[in-house]
Amino acid sequence: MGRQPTTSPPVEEYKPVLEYKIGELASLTSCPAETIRYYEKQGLLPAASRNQANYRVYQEGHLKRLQFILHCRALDMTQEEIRLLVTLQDKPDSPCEQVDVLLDNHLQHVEARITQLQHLQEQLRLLRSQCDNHGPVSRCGIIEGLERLDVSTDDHHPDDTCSHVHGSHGL
Amino acid sequence: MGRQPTTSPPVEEYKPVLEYKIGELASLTSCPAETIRYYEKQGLLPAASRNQANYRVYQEGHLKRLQFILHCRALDMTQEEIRLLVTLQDKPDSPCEQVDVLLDNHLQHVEARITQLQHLQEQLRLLRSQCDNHGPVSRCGIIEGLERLDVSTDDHHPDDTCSHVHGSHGL
DNA sequence: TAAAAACCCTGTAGCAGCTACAGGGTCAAG
DNA sequence: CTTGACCCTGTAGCTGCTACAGGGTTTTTA
Repeated sequence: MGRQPTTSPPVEEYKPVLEYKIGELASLTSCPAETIRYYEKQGLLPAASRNQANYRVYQEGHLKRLQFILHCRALDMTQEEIRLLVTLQDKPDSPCEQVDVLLDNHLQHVEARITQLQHLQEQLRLLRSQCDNHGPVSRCGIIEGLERLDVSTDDHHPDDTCSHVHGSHGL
Repeated sequence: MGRQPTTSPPVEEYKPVLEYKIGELASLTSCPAETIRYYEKQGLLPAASRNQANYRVYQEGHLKRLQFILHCRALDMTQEEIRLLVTLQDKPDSPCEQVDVLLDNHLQHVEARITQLQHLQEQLRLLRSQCDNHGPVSRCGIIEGLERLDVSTDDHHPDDTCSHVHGSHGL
């Protein structure tokens, strides 16, 4: 990469500003370049400056911010939640109460989703036990069960205000 | 509804074919009419016949099929999975092995998602404990934690072939 | 009997959180 | 001086709906 001499580094690098092109940032973070651009467009990542070829140029601050975002995503936060967090991060003097509230809410979402999925799991296991795998579909207890099923969702389907946590699909 | 006389029903109703308009089906199933049309377009629900006003006309079979679909959705199955199930349902003589396999796979998806969410839950709780809610953001352990976080996703992020179960957001 | 409300139709756009092009420009190596 | 690896913008696609817009029909009400 670059034109760094393999021997005898400069006597004094008086400005070791690390800069990355988008592909470098991508491989440093394992986040696809397209997603990085997408985060910029969504306002999660501040817009990078450009070099004369109109390529995005990133510094350490962008790297840290991107890692922050990826950590939040790994914890399943929405872009909305992340947006609030990075805004707060940029206002170091504001009280951290909002951060705490956000985290508490998010934890509740996750807990609600776990409960709901456990309920599904139970129902699916019950349904699964209705078939012994040896007959035709016409005598399959699973199909029959799906026709008659009484899904008691109400106690486990959290209402809109309470959960934004995904179903069982997608990563 | 209709012009049914309140007294003295017809001596012999020799064809009590129950038919529904989309709105009736919708309220019978608590499934919005738009979603019913959508399922038809996706091929989950067979296309209804039409009356002279071009309104969809549904019979009992449609009602049952729709309930089947809704039960599957309540169990968090994808349209892809449901499509397979209804196809099999329409072939009563085929072996039910595919049904069983589908259900086993789906159960695995759900289990994998539960495990992953429990892992998230733990991390979120740990993170939450880093802040006592009394200082400015600059001393907030949560923000700090999100900057440094090492999310050990690998053991809990099921790979693409294994899970299609959603994150913690959305219903 | 006519006007108003309630229902139905098709088609399109939007939601989240990306991913995957198409159709270009830039740059370093052989 | 051409090849290939990068970069750019912009748009369309994914899932499972939901919400219109802009029409037509039917039912109810005055």
